[in-house]
Amino acid sequence: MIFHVNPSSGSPIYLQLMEQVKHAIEIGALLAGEQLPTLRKLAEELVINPNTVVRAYRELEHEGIVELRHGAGAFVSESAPNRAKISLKAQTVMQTAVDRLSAAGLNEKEIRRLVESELARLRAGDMTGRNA
Amino acid sequence: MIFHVNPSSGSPIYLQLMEQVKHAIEIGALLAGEQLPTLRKLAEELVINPNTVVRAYRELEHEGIVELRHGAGAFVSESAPNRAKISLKAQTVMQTAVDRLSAAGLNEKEIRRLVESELARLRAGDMTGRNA
DNA sequence: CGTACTGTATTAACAGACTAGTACACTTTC
DNA sequence: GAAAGTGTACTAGTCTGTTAATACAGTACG
Repeated sequence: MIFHVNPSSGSPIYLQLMEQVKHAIEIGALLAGEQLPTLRKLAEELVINPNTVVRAYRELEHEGIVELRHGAGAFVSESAPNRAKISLKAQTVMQTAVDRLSAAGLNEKEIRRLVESELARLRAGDMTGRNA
Repeated sequence: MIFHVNPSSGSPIYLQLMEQVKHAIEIGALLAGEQLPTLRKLAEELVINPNTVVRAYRELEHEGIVELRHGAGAFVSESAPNRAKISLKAQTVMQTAVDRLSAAGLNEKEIRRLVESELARLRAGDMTGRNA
């Protein structure tokens, strides 16, 4: 199981790592129940801080993809393949939207803004329309 | 022309203001060529810093929605209604995606991450698939 | 012209996200 | 039960985005 991240890629390292793990599960390189690399080992291999690996693992745990056992290690959750598949589908949904918007001439900033607007709308009551 | 913003809404004030202006143009409350409120006047009315209004106006100018004339004022661009309509359509695209993802159980963080992943993919070469 | 109004530019204060450093607590193995 | 290995918790530094404070430059109008 070889991971690789790019600290100067613009996107956060912990996020890149999360994607890598999900991808590995999707293609079957990581199986349910299997143990993941330990924090320090992976951190050393990627030449990053162990806390960055922790961040990735912890968020993956929150998504139900991995399971952290204190003192024992990090393991691929039993439901991981299913969740990873859902995650992949979600990715497709967003990819379609972003592609359409990008094709319409919107830049990164504008796309990010649209997302924030929609999230804010959800956070509020969500009245779908634009007439308060 | 009455605008209103909420400084503790979570989303940036200048962004809220941009939406308001676009909305006003979409519904015809602001017509092409019409003069917008001056920086200081609007800032005073909304009880925010003039620079925040500047930020909104300047970005709207970058999107071709408004036109800033040094010493004269801010005006609704001739192409504004058309651009505002495109902007509205883009909003619908993103709204659909976000709604679907939200319905699938994803929270704000996860949705934001998906966007960043997709933007990063665009920024790179965009190979659509997941197999580099 | 000159006054009062416009937008412009530069700098700083503040908050949040990301990463790093260091010490702690639990499991496994012998 | 002790040592080595695991994840956990807390703190601090750095960077970026947002807002604010203040001084500058152009335009309109008498």
